[in-house]
Amino acid sequence: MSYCYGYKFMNCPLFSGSGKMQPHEKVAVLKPVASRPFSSFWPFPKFLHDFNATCSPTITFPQETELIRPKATRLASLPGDLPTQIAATTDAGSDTMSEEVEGYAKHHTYRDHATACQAARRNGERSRLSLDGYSWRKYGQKKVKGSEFPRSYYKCTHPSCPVKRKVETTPDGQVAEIVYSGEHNHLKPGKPCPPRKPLLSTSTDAVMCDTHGIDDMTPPE
DNA sequence: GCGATTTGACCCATG
DNA sequence: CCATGGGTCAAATCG
Repeated sequence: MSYCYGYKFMNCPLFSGSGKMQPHEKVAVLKPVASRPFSSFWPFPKFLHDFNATCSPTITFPQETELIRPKATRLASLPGDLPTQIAATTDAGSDTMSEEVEGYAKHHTYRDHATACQAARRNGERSRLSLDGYSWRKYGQKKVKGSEFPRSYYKCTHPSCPVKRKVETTPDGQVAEIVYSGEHNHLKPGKPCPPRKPLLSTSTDAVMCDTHGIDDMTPPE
């Protein structure tokens, strides 16, 4: 499975609709391309290794989505809880996040994930952090024309932080597309990033770190 | 009681 | 001006 990372701006096709973003806003796009192995429950362990290596803030688990369900019957075990478990692990300073994730991929089901997450919550671990290290609150979901998947809208929960992200997910919980907009005006709530690789590196890692536009992308005051 | 999520309604940009 | 569609709001609901 391959992903592409980078900036997209106001004139990109993704915003051919009624984009309310400011033209200067940078948009980071994380999108699976070409083949998408839907049959794989957890398709990108390497992705997570990359994350561990680069502390990329742009990664979100494919399970970071909500199930379509009746309004009155909330499910206790949701894939949407999964990233919080992983994030909690990261936030706790674990250096073995990837191993844990791969372990889950090999041996656990959605319900197992959610159960573990709930246990993590009970243990008082941070619950709203995504793999990108920031905390997000969902504020909307729409079925977008031209897209076969519903799009979810998230805001960074940090006070006064303008960053939003849109996540399109497949029915089986895979991420079809993630679009970040704006720049965080605060540091990640999780552990600090290790020293970044040079921006001009040919690897995607550098782009990934740069993509999200955190501290080192914020113009000096 | 609090905070997060859901989801229909609303706003607004675009053609 | 109107229709359409994307983005956001906010009440209801849940954990």
